[in-house]
Amino acid sequence: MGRPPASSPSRPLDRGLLPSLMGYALRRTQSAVFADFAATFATAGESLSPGEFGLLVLVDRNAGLSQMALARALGIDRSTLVPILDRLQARDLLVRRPSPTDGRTHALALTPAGRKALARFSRLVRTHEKRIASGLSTAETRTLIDLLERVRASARSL
Amino acid sequence: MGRPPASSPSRPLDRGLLPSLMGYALRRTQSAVFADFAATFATAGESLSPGEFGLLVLVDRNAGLSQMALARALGIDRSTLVPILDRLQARDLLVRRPSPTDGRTHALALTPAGRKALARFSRLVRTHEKRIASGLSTAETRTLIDLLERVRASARSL
DNA sequence: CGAATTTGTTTGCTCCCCAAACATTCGCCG
DNA sequence: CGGCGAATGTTTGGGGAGCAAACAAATTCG
Repeated sequence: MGRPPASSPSRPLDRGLLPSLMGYALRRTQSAVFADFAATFATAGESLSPGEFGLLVLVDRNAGLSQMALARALGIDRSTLVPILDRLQARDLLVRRPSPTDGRTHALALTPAGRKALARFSRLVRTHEKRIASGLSTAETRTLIDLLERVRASARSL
Repeated sequence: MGRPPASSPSRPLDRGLLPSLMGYALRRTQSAVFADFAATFATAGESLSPGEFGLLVLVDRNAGLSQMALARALGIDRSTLVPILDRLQARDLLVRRPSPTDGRTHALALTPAGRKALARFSRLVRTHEKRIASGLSTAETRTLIDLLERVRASARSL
């Protein structure tokens, strides 16, 4: 019964029920897509994470956003956001301005350099997206995004 | 032009091109699914990460595996694996036995307690998978996994 | 046998995430 | 209008995931 215990070099492993699990496929694909994202930027001499890109887009499209509002939109704690903004601000992509209306909050905004960089980043993201979707038709790509959103809606946050 | 600067509490943000990006949907869904996984286990009084579950399945199905082979299968560095195995071993789920044939490697195996725990964990994972797939037909679930695998194949690892 | 390679480990570094505590500021209510 | 509770940003402390480089022990190959 069964096979002799693994010994030959790099025989494909038995993954059991793993391949039938949606969560498993999700995790592996996410990891590969993340690596492709990083490689795309590294090749172009740029450095940015997917999360940072999303953050920059949000700030660009919602000028004057507060850190709390941004943290909520990103689904992370406000304390997690602090060092991320520190880094982006140190790279002169973004500024924390005092809000004119509320002394507690900061009004986040891209710097001119940040807007220029975001334009470059967006081109790289398009290249990256095109490659990871290269095995899919446009209809399949839409289907995939739609299915992912529906799965997200079914997952309980607590 | 445009809209007045964001001020009302929690007006839905402008996400720009983000919703059309596959990488964005992937990241958000992954995060929600991860949270659901953790919540499912926490509710049952168990504690395990998706990565740890995958690791346990792999060790269960491939007795005598070495750490290098396992790291390769998981797509992580061998040094990353060390503290993970330490933790699982401290919980008495898994053991590092000396390999009878190669003094450099460890033969990984589940403990009896590990096998019992994995059976419990597998039931919880099934519950979790059922919930996150509850908005999809079985055909759609298969389609989703298939599309994810094809995307993974298109992402370059470098 | 001796040199090169493999394996597991340690150390050091970066990043992401949360919880709790804190000072500042706002907003409400008496 | 004055005080008190709530919100905001920050700091600190903790944990986990990940990589690279260096190292000792063991194997393999010349």
